[in-house]
Amino acid sequence: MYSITDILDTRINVQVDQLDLLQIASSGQCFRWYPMGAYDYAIVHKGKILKIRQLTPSNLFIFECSKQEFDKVWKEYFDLDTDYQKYLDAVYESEDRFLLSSISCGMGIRILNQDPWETLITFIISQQNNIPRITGIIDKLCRVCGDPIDEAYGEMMYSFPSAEQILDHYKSLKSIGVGFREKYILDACRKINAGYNLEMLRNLSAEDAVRELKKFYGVGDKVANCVSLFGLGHKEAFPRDVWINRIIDKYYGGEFDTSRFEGFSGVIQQYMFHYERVIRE
DNA sequence: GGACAGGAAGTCC
DNA sequence: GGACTTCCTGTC
Repeated sequence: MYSITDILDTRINVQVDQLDLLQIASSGQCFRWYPMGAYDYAIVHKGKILKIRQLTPSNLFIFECSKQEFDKVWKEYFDLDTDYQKYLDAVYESEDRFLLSSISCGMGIRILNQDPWETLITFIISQQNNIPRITGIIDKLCRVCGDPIDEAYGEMMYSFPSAEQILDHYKSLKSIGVGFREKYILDACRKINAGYNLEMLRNLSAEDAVRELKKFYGVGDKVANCVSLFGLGHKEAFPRDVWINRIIDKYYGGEFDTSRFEGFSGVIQQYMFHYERVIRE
Protein backbone atom coordinates (compact mmCIF):
# COMPACT_ATOMS: atom_id res chain seq x y z
CA MET A 1 0.00 0.00 0.00
CA TYR A 2 2.66 2.50 1.02
CA SER A 3 6.23 2.50 2.19
CA ILE A 4 8.46 5.25 3.48
CA THR A 5 11.62 5.44 1.43
CA ASP A 6 13.42 8.30 3.14
CA ILE A 7 12.99 10.44 6.26
CA LEU A 8 14.45 13.89 6.80
CA ASP A 9 13.62 16.51 9.43
CA THR A 10 11.04 18.38 7.41
CA ARG A 11 10.12 16.01 4.64
CA ILE A 12 9.54 12.40 4.06
CA ASN A 13 9.49 10.44 0.85
CA VAL A 14 6.76 7.90 0.47
CA GLN A 15 5.90 5.39 -2.16
CA VAL A 16 2.16 4.90 -2.52
CA ASP A 17 0.14 2.69 -4.82
CA GLN A 18 -3.17 3.95 -6.18
CA LEU A 19 -2.63 7.62 -5.43
CA ASP A 20 -2.68 10.40 -8.00
CA LEU A 21 -2.86 13.99 -6.80
CA LEU A 22 -4.17 15.52 -9.99
CA GLN A 23 -6.94 12.93 -10.16
CA ILE A 24 -8.04 13.57 -6.59
CA ALA A 25 -7.82 17.33 -7.00
CA SER A 26 -10.22 17.13 -9.95
CA SER A 27 -12.52 14.53 -8.40
CA GLY A 28 -14.77 17.04 -6.65
CA GLN A 29 -14.42 15.70 -3.11
CA CYS A 30 -12.05 18.31 -1.68
CA PHE A 31 -11.97 22.09 -1.95
CA ARG A 32 -8.88 23.08 -0.01
CA TRP A 33 -6.18 21.90 -2.30
CA TYR A 34 -4.24 24.87 -3.61
CA PRO A 35 -2.46 23.89 -6.82
CA MET A 36 1.11 25.09 -7.19
CA GLY A 37 1.52 23.15 -10.41
CA ALA A 38 -0.22 20.02 -11.62
CA TYR A 39 1.58 17.72 -9.21
CA ASP A 40 2.37 20.19 -6.45
CA TYR A 41 -0.22 21.20 -3.86
CA ALA A 42 -0.64 23.00 -0.58
CA ILE A 43 -3.38 21.20 1.31
CA VAL A 44 -5.09 22.58 4.40
CA HIS A 45 -6.59 20.10 6.84
CA LYS A 46 -7.27 20.28 10.57
CA GLY A 47 -5.38 23.55 10.94
CA LYS A 48 -2.27 22.18 9.26
CA ILE A 49 -0.74 22.82 5.87
CA LEU A 50 0.87 20.09 3.85
CA LYS A 51 3.01 20.81 0.86
CA ILE A 52 3.09 17.69 -1.23
CA ARG A 53 4.62 16.82 -4.56
CA GLN A 54 4.12 13.82 -6.76
CA LEU A 55 7.11 12.73 -8.79
CA THR A 56 5.35 11.70 -11.97
CA PRO A 57 5.06 9.31 -13.56
CA SER A 58 6.32 7.36 -10.58
CA ASN A 59 4.34 6.62 -7.47
CA LEU A 60 6.77 8.54 -5.27
CA PHE A 61 5.59 11.44 -3.12
CA ILE A 62 7.38 14.08 -1.13
CA PHE A 63 5.46 15.08 1.99
CA GLU A 64 6.84 18.28 3.51
CA CYS A 65 6.18 17.46 7.14
CA SER A 66 7.69 15.61 10.04
CA LYS A 67 7.43 11.87 10.43
CA GLN A 68 5.30 12.47 13.48
CA GLU A 69 2.82 14.66 11.58
CA PHE A 70 2.72 12.20 8.72
CA ASP A 71 1.79 9.41 11.11
CA LYS A 72 -0.68 11.47 13.06
CA VAL A 73 -2.44 13.43 10.33
CA TRP A 74 -1.64 12.75 6.72
CA LYS A 75 -1.54 8.97 6.67
CA GLU A 76 -5.16 8.88 7.68
CA TYR A 77 -6.17 11.85 5.52
CA PHE A 78 -4.95 10.07 2.39
CA ASP A 79 -6.43 6.77 3.57
CA LEU A 80 -3.04 5.13 3.16
CA ASP A 81 -3.83 2.10 5.27
CA THR A 82 -6.59 1.10 2.88
CA ASP A 83 -5.77 -1.18 0.00
CA TYR A 84 -7.53 0.20 -3.07
CA GLN A 85 -6.45 -2.70 -5.21
CA LYS A 86 -9.18 -4.81 -3.65
CA TYR A 87 -11.78 -2.27 -4.82
CA LEU A 88 -10.35 -2.35 -8.32
CA ASP A 89 -10.32 -6.14 -8.28
CA ALA A 90 -14.00 -6.19 -7.38
CA VAL A 91 -14.71 -4.09 -10.47
CA TYR A 92 -12.59 -6.36 -12.67
CA GLU A 93 -14.57 -9.33 -11.39
CA SER A 94 -17.88 -7.58 -12.00
CA GLU A 95 -17.08 -7.22 -15.70
CA ASP A 96 -19.25 -4.10 -15.66
CA ARG A 97 -18.17 -2.14 -18.74
CA PHE A 98 -19.00 1.31 -17.44
CA LEU A 99 -17.19 0.66 -14.18
CA LEU A 100 -14.16 -0.82 -15.94
CA SER A 101 -13.87 2.37 -17.97
CA SER A 102 -14.43 4.43 -14.82
CA ILE A 103 -11.59 2.91 -12.83
CA SER A 104 -9.30 2.97 -15.82
CA CYS A 105 -9.98 6.69 -16.19
CA GLY A 106 -9.85 7.44 -12.47
CA MET A 107 -6.75 5.48 -11.52
CA GLY A 108 -5.26 7.02 -8.39
CA ILE A 109 -8.48 8.41 -6.91
CA ARG A 110 -8.88 7.74 -3.20
CA ILE A 111 -11.54 8.76 -0.73
CA LEU A 112 -9.92 11.31 1.56
CA ASN A 113 -10.73 11.23 5.26
CA GLN A 114 -11.74 14.85 5.71
CA ASP A 115 -13.03 16.61 8.77
CA PRO A 116 -16.78 15.97 9.26
CA TRP A 117 -17.57 19.57 10.22
CA GLU A 118 -15.76 20.88 7.17
CA THR A 119 -17.50 18.39 4.89
CA LEU A 120 -20.89 19.25 6.37
CA ILE A 121 -20.51 22.96 5.61
CA THR A 122 -18.74 22.34 2.30
CA PHE A 123 -21.46 20.09 0.95
CA ILE A 124 -24.25 22.32 2.20
CA ILE A 125 -22.58 25.00 0.11
CA SER A 126 -22.23 22.61 -2.83
CA GLN A 127 -25.97 22.30 -3.39
CA GLN A 128 -27.26 23.89 -6.57
CA ASN A 129 -23.73 25.17 -7.15
CA ASN A 130 -20.74 24.46 -9.36
CA ILE A 131 -17.27 23.36 -8.34
CA PRO A 132 -15.27 26.51 -9.21
CA ARG A 133 -17.74 28.61 -7.26
CA ILE A 134 -17.83 26.20 -4.32
CA THR A 135 -14.04 26.43 -4.14
CA GLY A 136 -14.18 30.23 -4.18
CA ILE A 137 -16.82 30.41 -1.46
CA ILE A 138 -14.94 28.00 0.81
CA ASP A 139 -11.74 29.97 0.31
CA LYS A 140 -13.48 33.24 1.24
CA LEU A 141 -15.16 31.62 4.23
CA CYS A 142 -11.78 30.51 5.57
CA ARG A 143 -10.16 33.90 4.94
CA VAL A 144 -12.94 35.80 6.66
CA CYS A 145 -13.74 33.46 9.55
CA GLY A 146 -10.74 31.16 9.99
CA ASP A 147 -7.34 31.60 11.62
CA PRO A 148 -4.23 32.41 9.62
CA ILE A 149 -1.91 29.41 9.86
CA ASP A 150 1.17 30.07 7.79
CA GLU A 151 2.30 31.04 4.34
CA ALA A 152 2.65 28.52 1.56
CA TYR A 153 4.21 29.60 -1.71
CA GLY A 154 3.94 33.23 -0.61
CA GLU A 155 0.26 33.10 0.20
CA MET A 156 -1.34 33.03 3.63
CA MET A 157 -3.36 29.91 4.37
CA TYR A 158 -6.32 29.89 6.76
CA SER A 159 -7.89 27.17 8.84
CA PHE A 160 -11.42 26.05 8.22
CA PRO A 161 -13.51 28.05 10.70
CA SER A 162 -15.24 26.50 13.68
CA ALA A 163 -18.98 26.86 14.20
CA GLU A 164 -18.30 29.59 16.73
CA GLN A 165 -16.05 31.48 14.33
CA ILE A 166 -18.68 31.41 11.60
CA LEU A 167 -21.32 32.64 14.04
CA ASP A 168 -18.98 35.46 15.05
CA HIS A 169 -18.89 36.58 11.42
CA TYR A 170 -22.46 35.74 10.44
CA LYS A 171 -22.94 39.20 8.97
CA SER A 172 -20.20 38.46 6.43
CA LEU A 173 -21.91 35.38 5.01
CA LYS A 174 -23.80 37.43 2.45
CA SER A 175 -20.68 39.05 1.06
CA ILE A 176 -18.99 35.65 1.00
CA GLY A 177 -21.71 34.70 -1.45
CA VAL A 178 -23.28 31.64 0.16
CA GLY A 179 -26.69 32.87 -1.00
CA PHE A 180 -29.80 31.02 0.11
CA ARG A 181 -27.63 28.46 1.93
CA GLU A 182 -26.93 30.99 4.69
CA LYS A 183 -29.82 29.81 6.85
CA TYR A 184 -28.64 26.21 6.53
CA ILE A 185 -25.08 27.13 7.55
CA LEU A 186 -26.23 29.12 10.56
CA ASP A 187 -28.52 26.33 11.71
CA ALA A 188 -25.66 23.82 11.53
CA CYS A 189 -23.37 26.22 13.41
CA ARG A 190 -25.90 26.62 16.21
CA LYS A 191 -26.39 22.88 16.56
CA ILE A 192 -22.65 22.24 16.74
CA ASN A 193 -22.10 25.18 19.06
CA ALA A 194 -24.75 23.74 21.36
CA GLY A 195 -22.64 20.62 21.73
CA TYR A 196 -23.68 18.30 18.90
CA ASN A 197 -20.85 15.86 18.27
CA LEU A 198 -20.45 14.83 14.64
CA GLU A 199 -17.67 12.42 15.53
CA MET A 200 -20.13 10.09 17.23
CA LEU A 201 -21.72 9.46 13.84
CA ARG A 202 -18.66 7.40 12.97
CA ASN A 203 -19.90 4.73 15.34
CA LEU A 204 -23.22 4.38 13.54
CA SER A 205 -23.89 2.51 10.34
CA ALA A 206 -23.81 4.64 7.21
CA GLU A 207 -27.57 4.39 6.99
CA ASP A 208 -28.07 5.65 10.54
CA ALA A 209 -25.48 8.39 10.12
CA VAL A 210 -27.33 9.63 7.02
CA ARG A 211 -30.61 9.56 8.92
CA GLU A 212 -29.10 11.66 11.70
CA LEU A 213 -27.45 14.14 9.33
CA LYS A 214 -30.71 14.71 7.50
CA LYS A 215 -32.10 16.24 10.67
CA PHE A 216 -29.91 19.25 9.94
CA TYR A 217 -31.85 21.98 8.15
CA GLY A 218 -30.81 22.05 4.51
CA VAL A 219 -29.22 18.61 4.58
CA GLY A 220 -30.99 16.13 2.35
CA ASP A 221 -30.09 12.68 1.12
CA LYS A 222 -27.29 13.80 -1.16
CA VAL A 223 -25.41 16.03 1.28
CA ALA A 224 -25.87 13.56 4.13
CA ASN A 225 -24.29 10.82 2.04
CA CYS A 226 -21.39 13.07 1.06
CA VAL A 227 -20.67 13.88 4.69
CA SER A 228 -20.88 10.19 5.60
CA LEU A 229 -18.53 9.20 2.79
CA PHE A 230 -15.99 12.02 2.84
CA GLY A 231 -16.12 13.04 6.49
CA LEU A 232 -17.07 10.02 8.54
CA GLY A 233 -15.30 7.19 6.76
CA HIS A 234 -18.49 5.40 5.76
CA LYS A 235 -17.37 3.96 2.44
CA GLU A 236 -20.74 2.35 1.86
CA ALA A 237 -22.44 5.78 1.66
CA PHE A 238 -23.50 6.34 -1.95
CA PRO A 239 -24.27 9.99 -2.78
CA ARG A 240 -26.71 10.31 -5.67
CA ASP A 241 -26.35 13.65 -7.39
CA VAL A 242 -27.42 14.75 -10.85
CA TRP A 243 -24.35 13.15 -12.42
CA ILE A 244 -24.85 9.78 -10.77
CA ASN A 245 -28.56 9.82 -11.58
CA ARG A 246 -27.73 10.63 -15.18
CA ILE A 247 -25.31 7.69 -15.29
CA ILE A 248 -27.84 5.32 -13.78
CA ASP A 249 -30.47 6.40 -16.30
CA LYS A 250 -28.09 6.28 -19.25
CA TYR A 251 -26.13 3.08 -18.64
CA TYR A 252 -28.12 1.07 -16.12
CA GLY A 253 -31.72 1.53 -17.18
CA GLY A 254 -32.58 3.50 -14.05
CA GLU A 255 -31.42 0.95 -11.49
CA PHE A 256 -27.92 0.56 -10.02
CA ASP A 257 -27.33 -2.32 -7.62
CA THR A 258 -24.96 -1.06 -4.92
CA SER A 259 -25.08 -4.39 -3.08
CA ARG A 260 -22.58 -5.74 -5.61
CA PHE A 261 -19.99 -3.65 -3.78
CA GLU A 262 -21.05 -4.21 -0.22
CA GLY A 263 -19.22 -1.92 2.18
CA PHE A 264 -17.47 0.25 -0.41
CA SER A 265 -20.04 1.36 -2.99
CA GLY A 266 -19.12 4.97 -2.18
CA VAL A 267 -15.64 4.41 -3.58
CA ILE A 268 -17.15 3.02 -6.77
CA GLN A 269 -19.46 6.02 -6.90
CA GLN A 270 -16.48 8.36 -6.90
CA TYR A 271 -14.95 6.65 -9.94
CA MET A 272 -18.31 6.80 -11.72
CA PHE A 273 -18.78 10.48 -10.95
CA HIS A 274 -15.30 11.37 -12.11
CA TYR A 275 -15.54 9.38 -15.34
CA GLU A 276 -18.85 10.85 -16.42
CA ARG A 277 -17.51 14.36 -15.87
CA VAL A 278 -14.34 13.65 -17.82
CA ILE A 279 -16.08 12.18 -20.88
CA ARG A 280 -18.64 14.97 -20.91
CA GLU A 281 -15.91 17.51 -21.60
C1' DG B 1 -14.67 43.73 -24.70
C1' DG B 2 -19.14 43.43 -22.46
C1' DA B 3 -23.96 41.93 -22.06
C1' DC B 4 -26.84 38.14 -21.50
C1' DA B 5 -28.93 33.59 -20.57
C1' DG B 6 -28.35 29.06 -18.80
C1' DG B 7 -27.10 26.25 -15.33
C1' DA B 8 -24.86 24.47 -11.14
C1' DA B 9 -22.21 17.27 -6.15
C1' DG B 10 -30.15 19.92 -3.80
C1' DT B 11 -33.53 20.90 -0.37
C1' DC B 12 -37.60 22.86 1.43
C1' DC B 13 -42.47 23.80 1.46
C1' DG C 1 -43.37 20.99 -8.78
C1' DG C 2 -41.67 25.72 -8.05
C1' DA C 3 -38.52 28.82 -5.60
C1' DC C 4 -34.19 29.72 -4.01
C1' DT C 5 -28.80 33.25 -4.06
C1' DT C 6 -25.03 34.04 -6.62
C1' DC C 7 -21.76 33.75 -10.03
C1' DC C 8 -19.14 30.85 -13.46
C1' DT C 9 -19.23 29.79 -18.26
C1' DG C 10 -20.38 29.77 -22.99
C1' DT C 11 -22.31 32.43 -26.64
C1' DC C 12 -23.20 36.33 -29.41
